Amino acid sequence: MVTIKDIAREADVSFATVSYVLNDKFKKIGISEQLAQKVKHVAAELGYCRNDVARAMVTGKNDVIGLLLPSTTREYCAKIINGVMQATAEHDYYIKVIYVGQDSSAENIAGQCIGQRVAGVICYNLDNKINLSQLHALLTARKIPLCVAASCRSFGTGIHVTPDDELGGKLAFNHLYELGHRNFMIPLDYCESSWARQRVDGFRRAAADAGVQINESQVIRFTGKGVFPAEMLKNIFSGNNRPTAVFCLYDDMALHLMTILLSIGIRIPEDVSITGYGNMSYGVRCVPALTTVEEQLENIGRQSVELLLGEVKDKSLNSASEEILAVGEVKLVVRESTKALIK
Amino acid sequence: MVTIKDIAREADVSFATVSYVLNDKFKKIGISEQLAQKVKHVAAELGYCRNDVARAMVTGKNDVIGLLLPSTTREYCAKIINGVMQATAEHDYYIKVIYVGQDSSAENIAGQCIGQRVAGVICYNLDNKINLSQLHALLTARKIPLCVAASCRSFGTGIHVTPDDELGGKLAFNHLYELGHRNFMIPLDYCESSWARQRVDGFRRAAADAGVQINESQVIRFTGKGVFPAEMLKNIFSGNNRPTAVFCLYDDMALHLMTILLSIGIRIPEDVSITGYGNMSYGVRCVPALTTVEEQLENIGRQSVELLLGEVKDKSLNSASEEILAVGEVKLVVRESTKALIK
DNA sequence: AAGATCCTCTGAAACGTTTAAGGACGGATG
DNA sequence: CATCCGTCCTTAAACGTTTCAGAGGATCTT
Repeated sequence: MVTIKDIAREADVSFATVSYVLNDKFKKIGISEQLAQKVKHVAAELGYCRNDVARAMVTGKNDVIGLLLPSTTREYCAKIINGVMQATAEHDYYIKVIYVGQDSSAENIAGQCIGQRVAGVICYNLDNKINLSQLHALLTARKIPLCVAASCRSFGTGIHVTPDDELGGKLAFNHLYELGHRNFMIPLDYCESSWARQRVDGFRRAAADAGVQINESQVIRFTGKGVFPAEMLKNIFSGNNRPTAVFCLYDDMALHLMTILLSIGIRIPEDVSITGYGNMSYGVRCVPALTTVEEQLENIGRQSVELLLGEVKDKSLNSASEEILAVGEVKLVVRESTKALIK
Repeated sequence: MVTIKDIAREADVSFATVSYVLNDKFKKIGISEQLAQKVKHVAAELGYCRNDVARAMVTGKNDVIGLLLPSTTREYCAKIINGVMQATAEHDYYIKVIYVGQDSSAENIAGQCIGQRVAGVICYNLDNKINLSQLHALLTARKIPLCVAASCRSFGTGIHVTPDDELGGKLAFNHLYELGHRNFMIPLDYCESSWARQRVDGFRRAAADAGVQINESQVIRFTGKGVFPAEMLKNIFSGNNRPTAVFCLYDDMALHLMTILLSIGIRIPEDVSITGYGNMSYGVRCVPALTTVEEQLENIGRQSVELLLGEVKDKSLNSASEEILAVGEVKLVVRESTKALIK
């Protein structure tokens, strides 16, 4: 592997000169344009490629951020990664992926981050895997900032970028309300996580603001592992006071419901409007295409990187003691599964 | 940051001793158990964490593989990443993600890989982004092996791990055939890529083997950007010689078709069986749950890592001149969208 | 003409490790 | 008593870079 010393020998200069030239600091140092050109030419001829590892060691700065990931194969993970990846690339940083498996502990993971000398750490979807506040403490002790991406939970310090689940619920309600809907159904399946609650809260709050009553009979709880009983749905939608719009807490649920309703002869959106949440890619492919709330996870990934690198460059490490909170934007994607109510 | 020199001072030994102890090579060198314990104790007390960057520089080996990714937010990308991530972690390697954007060239990407001193490179979904055979040449010139994951194309050298699309097509056919289906429909939408062709080929070959004729009228070509005209489908499925089973080339297409058919009153699987391809996660949530072909992209990711690290450790770099080809296993996932034909 | 100043480049230390080679000591051997 | 051989640890070079401090020569100043 060709080094700057090889270039120095070939160009008959000191290797310090080569370093200055190759880092475009030669004007500052006072190296002549002529010599710089010569060095550059030799470097190109020899096919030189800077050793970033050596550079990282001597400068003590590694332009790498650690991305902590659990095992996941879902689309939203790809979205986060994509956002993080693009933003880091724009800053000429790299991502080093650190896998958080079943037997990973906060100490273990922190050790890996420190050992790899990452400039900062972003973690995603780790709420139940490791103790994040302990991780945060271990990392900040070494001046490594941590950003928790796309989690609703917080632990008082560090950088958090959370999706605005409540606003998402509001957007969904407002959309349906403007279409004339007043009679809603909110199916809740087995997973009552905090994001689900926030989405429902947003929906209900917007309803209250609009003067619409959402009573408990409209919040349908299913216990059967996310599988809706077709019979029950038949009853609900054949009744007199049947809902005209359904707010699903995630797209998979909307898809599930939609296919059941279609198969029992209920038309969408003519008989009932359905909204999803998450804007999964299949939403454009199902018929009718799904109206949904877009979390913009890619943006959350981007924001995480921006905030993190802000802390990296700032060096005062505010996030060690205080909390830096950013809320990701959310937007409604209107497609064909919702329709104005015709009385 | 505490270094081995700090430990050496504290423990009153040379820093070479510390290095030997911390790398568990002290028996070989002849350092007493007693001293080793002392050193380890001091190291733990000081909270020492090895500087992997420095180590990589001096040893000249960086336990990192470069993962080249384009911008993508799809589920299959998450699957690949997950497989690669877990396998690399098992080998105590790390992934460094290198983003391949619109304006990336093979030279540029190769330069980044070389600069970062990655031990090997895996790329995914880059067929149309950069010149892979050029990239392969540039990397192997520096003794860095390249593995192309989950691409059907090949360029004669290097490591390739491809999904067995033809077998997938066969599995789908055999499943439908065993259920008694003889009258098929194969919708082809706008994307006629090589994997699509291979899946169809596999299906047709299996049909031929079974003595079933698939004539051109059964291969329906849609030109409208993947949107099926409901009227056309109505005609097809109301006809006398209507298909009893549909082989969709990917799950999104199956979902699309399924929702259209449901909405025009065709029952699945009673009236028609549908198979997808890819085993996207929503397949379990739509009703009926989708019978599909699982590509096992995670395994392809794993295999890519295994083969790549084989080359890394081998050092003879066979893949520079010859081709190492692995075919990912494929399996059928039978759910509710397919059903035995009742005459 | 001597010193100051500028311009252009170089010497060398430093980063934190790994590891080959060697040194000191004590005991066994001839 | 000199030699040899283990045992246990240390010395020092090396990896490829960055960057501070300074050197040599030319030009300017007074």
